[in-house]
Amino acid sequence: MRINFWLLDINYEVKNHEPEIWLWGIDDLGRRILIIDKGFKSYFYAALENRVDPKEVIREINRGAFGFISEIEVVERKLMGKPIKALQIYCDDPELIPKYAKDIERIRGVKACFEDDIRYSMRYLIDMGIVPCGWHEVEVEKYEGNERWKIQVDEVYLAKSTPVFIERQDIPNLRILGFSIICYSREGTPKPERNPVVIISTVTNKGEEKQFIADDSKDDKPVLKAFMDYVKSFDPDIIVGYGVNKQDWEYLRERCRKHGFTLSVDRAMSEPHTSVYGHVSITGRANIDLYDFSDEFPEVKMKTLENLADYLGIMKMQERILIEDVEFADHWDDKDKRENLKRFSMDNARCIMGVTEAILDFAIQLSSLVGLPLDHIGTAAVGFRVEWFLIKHAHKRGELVPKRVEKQYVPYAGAIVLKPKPGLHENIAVLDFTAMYPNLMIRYNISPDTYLSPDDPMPPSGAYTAPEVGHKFRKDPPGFYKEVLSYLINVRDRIRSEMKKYPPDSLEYRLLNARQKAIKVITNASYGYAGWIGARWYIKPVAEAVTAWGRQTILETIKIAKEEGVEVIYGDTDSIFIRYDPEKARRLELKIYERIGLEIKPDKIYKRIFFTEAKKRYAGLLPDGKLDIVGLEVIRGDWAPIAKRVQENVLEVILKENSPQKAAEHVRRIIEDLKNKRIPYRDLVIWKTLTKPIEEDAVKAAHVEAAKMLMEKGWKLALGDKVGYVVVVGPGKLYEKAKPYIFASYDEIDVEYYIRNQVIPAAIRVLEFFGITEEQLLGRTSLKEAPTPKRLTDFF
DNA sequence: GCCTGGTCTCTACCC
DNA sequence: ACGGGTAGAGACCAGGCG
Repeated sequence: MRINFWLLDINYEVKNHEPEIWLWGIDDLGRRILIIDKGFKSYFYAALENRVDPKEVIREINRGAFGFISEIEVVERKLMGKPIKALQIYCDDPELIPKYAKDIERIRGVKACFEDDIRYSMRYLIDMGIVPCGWHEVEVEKYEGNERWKIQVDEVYLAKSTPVFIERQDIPNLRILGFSIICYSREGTPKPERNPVVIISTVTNKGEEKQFIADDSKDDKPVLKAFMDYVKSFDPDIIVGYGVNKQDWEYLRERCRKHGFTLSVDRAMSEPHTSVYGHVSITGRANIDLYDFSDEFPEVKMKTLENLADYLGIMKMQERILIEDVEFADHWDDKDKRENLKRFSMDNARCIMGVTEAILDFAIQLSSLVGLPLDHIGTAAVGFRVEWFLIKHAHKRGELVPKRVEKQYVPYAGAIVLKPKPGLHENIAVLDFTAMYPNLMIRYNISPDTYLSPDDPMPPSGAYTAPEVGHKFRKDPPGFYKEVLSYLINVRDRIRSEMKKYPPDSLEYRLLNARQKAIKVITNASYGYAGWIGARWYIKPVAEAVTAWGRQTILETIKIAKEEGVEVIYGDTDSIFIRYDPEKARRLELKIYERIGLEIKPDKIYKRIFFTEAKKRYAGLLPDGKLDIVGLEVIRGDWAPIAKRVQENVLEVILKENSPQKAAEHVRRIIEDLKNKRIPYRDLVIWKTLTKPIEEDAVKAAHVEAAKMLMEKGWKLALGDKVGYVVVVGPGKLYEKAKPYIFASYDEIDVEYYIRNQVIPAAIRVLEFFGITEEQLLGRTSLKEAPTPKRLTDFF
């Protein structure tokens, strides 16, 4: 019988050296199914030396101890664009491949082995053209194996044909379960060997909310059991949480083990287990950790669930009762406060479902575009997402996947940033090259397989030579990157015009929008990938040539602007900020396109914009009255909120009302409030990331000292965690005055520090350009005696 | 012993 | 575990100062 199914999850098993692919999916009728495919044979390549008789090598292999090699074929492939003869060696047991490859590499006549490091399940997806989160058609028969009983699906099938991808955009009606846990600990970070899980809150996308709560004894055995039963009965396709890959799943698993049973929440009677890229795999379902997608929202500095939910408009901070980790135990022990804790936990689960709605479409599209299963796609770093996308395409064009080899890091020159003209400017437009680096790669055919090393002969069709660095790239045929990037850019353009046919709130629009976003992410990451030392296709001259052509492009652009009589105020990498004159700008765009062959387009237009003397820091007023603040303290996560707020207000008053006096008065008021301790405590907390193992720092730093204090009290901190501290009164260096904010009290606060090192620097950064002095902000000098602006005399 | 200026370290940003 | 370019705070250190 033939069925259609949407692929949710994939895993494989090897029994007695016989592999089975398990495809977990949802069919046309909405039934949850498992399709077992026993027909796929894995393989790897042995690239041969020139002038070697393949038969000789095959004979040698056959003489060796490679019992599970079933077939060897002589094939023509390419390696970095160069034709190569290779043996395609099929192996019954995929798990023996790495070992076989290592041994065969030692045989004379074999240059190197390739693709022995591709996992069996990925090999299957790529070779069969199967797409995670995509629809497929397959011939099947019912499977009657005796392990059938322990698999929680509506039907188990045996594949009688290769599944074939079908172009179909719809997504089945998925069951999604979100959950959030609260653990009880009085000794810092909860540890599963001693601290119970007192609350588990769940929400489904069908609107059902539940809580599993321990009684006063805090025994979590019934909590865990009830949660497991509930998961089984709801039978979700997708399970979501926040931070679950690194915390919750392991915690739950350990608690269950402690009670003498296994955490069973999957569709095949196995425990959740950590797998590739650190994702936790729950067989038959897609486990998604929303935290893995928090990087998609760079505006959110502190990647907490409540911040993300607030930013996305799911649940505003004001609507929430926020309870810190340190307070959990106190809240639990107090019967009245416990209600708040329950509410807090429930809200967490609701936020999780809200965030899921915001990112799931994107995750699904990214998964199907890249080819990594839905539960891997989030945990895979950007470089690996690009790489899997490339691997998929390499297979299509007969290009062998290079091995990952360790290379030496040698830095290279990047982009050009212009010095801004400081001060206020009116009516400034930003012209941006669209996808500059990807388009340069297309334009000059920059790619690992088109690169001509200095001793390569010049091909008949000629080569492009990069400015400054002199790297050469053959003009023909189109390179790997050019092909892939042209495809991505074309598809995205098509999708974006298709989107116009639908209303923005329609299902179709949402889907297409998520698709084009996924394409954009991969396209934009391609240059970074090319320059990444860990990339399989890393060739330094490729990345170096891209930036060299980028520099030439922007310099040429500035030259053309000058010729056209357009004043350039600033520019960074692929943009120029110009005094706006619609006609001149239009002419400029055309001329740039004619001369350079790349498209530049107006992006933002500022009614007014302010630059300091520093690069990468400015603030502009947009036509809709919104402020666009770039690089300044306002948008940095490592300044006290009070300083950020003051600076934001200063910028707003300056840009909207052009009144330095008024801005300064506000700063003075805030300083007064600080002195009188009228500023909320939370606005004084400074957050910084731990980027090195504690004790390894070359210099003492405030946040590291605060981290040490936290750890002494039992709080576990990992690399990449943010530490919140306040500065308290006392002698010595700053790092001697820093204290974790959860341990300090308001009366200890060093108000003077916040005035001198937070509020004033943030405010004066802007106000000094308008003749305001520190003395004036401190109230020592009257605001009326405004001296001439120090820095601007040169320009006005 | 203390101030000063220069350098280094660390973090977070821009594109 | 995607790139380089950049700002700014604070730690650290050498040299000058008598």
